[in-house]
Amino acid sequence: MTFKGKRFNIKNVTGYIFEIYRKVVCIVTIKKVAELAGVSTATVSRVLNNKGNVSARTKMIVEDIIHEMEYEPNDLARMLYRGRSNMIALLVPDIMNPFFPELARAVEDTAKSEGYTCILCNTDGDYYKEISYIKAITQKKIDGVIIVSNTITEDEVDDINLPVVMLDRKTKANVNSITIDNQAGVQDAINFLKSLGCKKIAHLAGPENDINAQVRKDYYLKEVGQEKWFDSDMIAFGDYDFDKSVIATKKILSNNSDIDGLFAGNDLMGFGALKAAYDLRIDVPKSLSVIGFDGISLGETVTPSLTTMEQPIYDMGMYAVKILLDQIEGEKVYRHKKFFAQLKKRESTKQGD
Amino acid sequence: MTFKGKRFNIKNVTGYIFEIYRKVVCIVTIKKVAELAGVSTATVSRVLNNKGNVSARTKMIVEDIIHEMEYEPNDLARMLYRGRSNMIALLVPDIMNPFFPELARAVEDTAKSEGYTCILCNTDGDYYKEISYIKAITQKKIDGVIIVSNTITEDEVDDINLPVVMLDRKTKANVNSITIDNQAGVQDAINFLKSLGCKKIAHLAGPENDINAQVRKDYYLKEVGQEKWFDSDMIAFGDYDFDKSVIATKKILSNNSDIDGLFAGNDLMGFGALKAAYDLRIDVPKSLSVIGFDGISLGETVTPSLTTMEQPIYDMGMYAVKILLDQIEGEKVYRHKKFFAQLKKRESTKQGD
DNA sequence: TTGAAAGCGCTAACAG
DNA sequence: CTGTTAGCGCTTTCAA
Repeated sequence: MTFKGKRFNIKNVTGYIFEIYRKVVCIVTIKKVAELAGVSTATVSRVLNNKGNVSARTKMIVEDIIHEMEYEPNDLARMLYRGRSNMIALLVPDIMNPFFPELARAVEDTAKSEGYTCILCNTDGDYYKEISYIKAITQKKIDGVIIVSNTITEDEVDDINLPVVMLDRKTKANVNSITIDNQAGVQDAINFLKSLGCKKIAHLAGPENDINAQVRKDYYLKEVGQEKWFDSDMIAFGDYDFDKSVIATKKILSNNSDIDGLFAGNDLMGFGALKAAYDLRIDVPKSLSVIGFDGISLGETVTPSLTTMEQPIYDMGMYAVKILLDQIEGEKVYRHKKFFAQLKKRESTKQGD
Repeated sequence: MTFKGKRFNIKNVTGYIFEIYRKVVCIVTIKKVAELAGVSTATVSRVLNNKGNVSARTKMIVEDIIHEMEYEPNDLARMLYRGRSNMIALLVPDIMNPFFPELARAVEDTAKSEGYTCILCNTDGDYYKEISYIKAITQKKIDGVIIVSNTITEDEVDDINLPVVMLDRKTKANVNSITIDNQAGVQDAINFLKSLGCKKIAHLAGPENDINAQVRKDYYLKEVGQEKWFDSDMIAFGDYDFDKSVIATKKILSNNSDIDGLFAGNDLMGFGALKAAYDLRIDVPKSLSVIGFDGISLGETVTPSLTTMEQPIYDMGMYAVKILLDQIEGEKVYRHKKFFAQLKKRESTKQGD
């Protein structure tokens, strides 16, 4: 027998009928499968979940129908029944900030490998967006959320009715957190510059309202505040912004031609510093050594490539998901994991030994 | 009356009791709200959705309870009833590729503003990951999907049972698509280099299995294939990868010292070309003009900043969502929108007039 | 081994 | 104006 140029045996014909049925009736539910298989929905469910006892014969029949009908269970119904969605959300200020794609990738990878789907939310560090996202997330019965935020208050975090991991931010003891050791990182950065022979080290700082930025600036101060050469002119504000960093660096370098080291509070500002030096025809690293903080992969592509204190971004994201899932699955203990940044020598600093 | 150091009036006490109730009973459902308000769930639902007739008095009572109990409707239940989730998915090869964060941002922004939530999926261009994501998406009753992919076949796209927009890829007439005009873009790039006086223009091409990469290479060939100076040595493969591009560019430049123009198939490869030139002490743009393709924002931060054919990435993402939502809401016509890349002059090409 | 039935939390006909 | 009821598609007792 042939039809539409295809050969059909009995089996094929059955398949074809099912196909028509599927296309016309459109939504194949467990009920329809059950009907066609001549069993109850309970049995189909048992086959579906490989749970409970089903005779080999029945199982085969059901599986056949499932296959023929290309039946796929409706996850919404399952979620509703279970009261869980197997989804987690990631709240970041802005995925366009080069720090976050790597984090997002880690989170998504890890989530997927554990059977979870990942929702991406850009908050712009805007308080109202954060709140509105958290509300939406709660209503959607998202199972947990990883938050990167400087704006959200501890009380608000406390109020969130689902498992939370705060990233890059110290929190109360009853909220999970993942942080980077800024103190050690900054010390290492400054000491490295000093070991290179830098005699006057400036700092390009992030926004005043950003906690990490403040902390890094403070540790910079702690390291160099006592030095004879130090004065408050040594600090410029790049606000985590490339353009602002270019301008700020130009200003500080023009006013202090003897600056021979620069520690940027993040890599993007480091890029700005490199650009400023280039524009001013200052040779990096010969006359000026620049070190950043973050370790974004683009640091390798700029010229000269940017030496930096590299955060284990991927690991941080991965670990955040791990902690979150543990909480979702019922773990009661809150965890606070601290990661360490590691010196990544590249071209923007003088070559030491 | 005071309790736990707080002052309470009758109203507060009620609130406090509700709070305890909420914390203990944990899940506040429409049923509980109805009970407490002394009405039926139907009425609560009507208040919730501002639909149907409810007396002002009843409405107030219900709203009060909702507020006191901090009741938030369970979206899963709503979704199940409606058969829709108000979520869309974005499938990209890898969010760490700097082209995609901007796209993701546009998609997420637009989706959010239309009341949709956005799911992020990294496929690595891997066929099986794509299929598995699409299956998961279908089961989750995600309403639609935007796909960036070179690997997925047309038949597979055809088989997807929900609205689809393909990005950066020509498709059958019955699938929505958003593309960039590669022909015009490449012509503009090459013509611009020629207008600068470049006499020998090389090309850094993307992977052989990437359609856009191939098309760009073909149009490059069309533009310069007839030139006396041209031979197949003028094409190097950077495979959309920074490191490979550095190596490939070094090789091609070493073998052909008279190359004075280079067209990279994307910006990341452009970065590689700049790095190669820097390492070889070739002055960009004086001895070599480099132009990329994409217009990623990082192009501004490298040194020298990269001239490029800028795609309206954000607009493309926005438009993709618009088309997708139209389809979701029942639009029957398939749309094929072509965008144009625009020359963005920066420092990596000689300054023309 | 299997089916009937209740229910996850919500919405919307349909009556009253 | 409001309540009753059925049902979205699935899972899981509880009986048979």
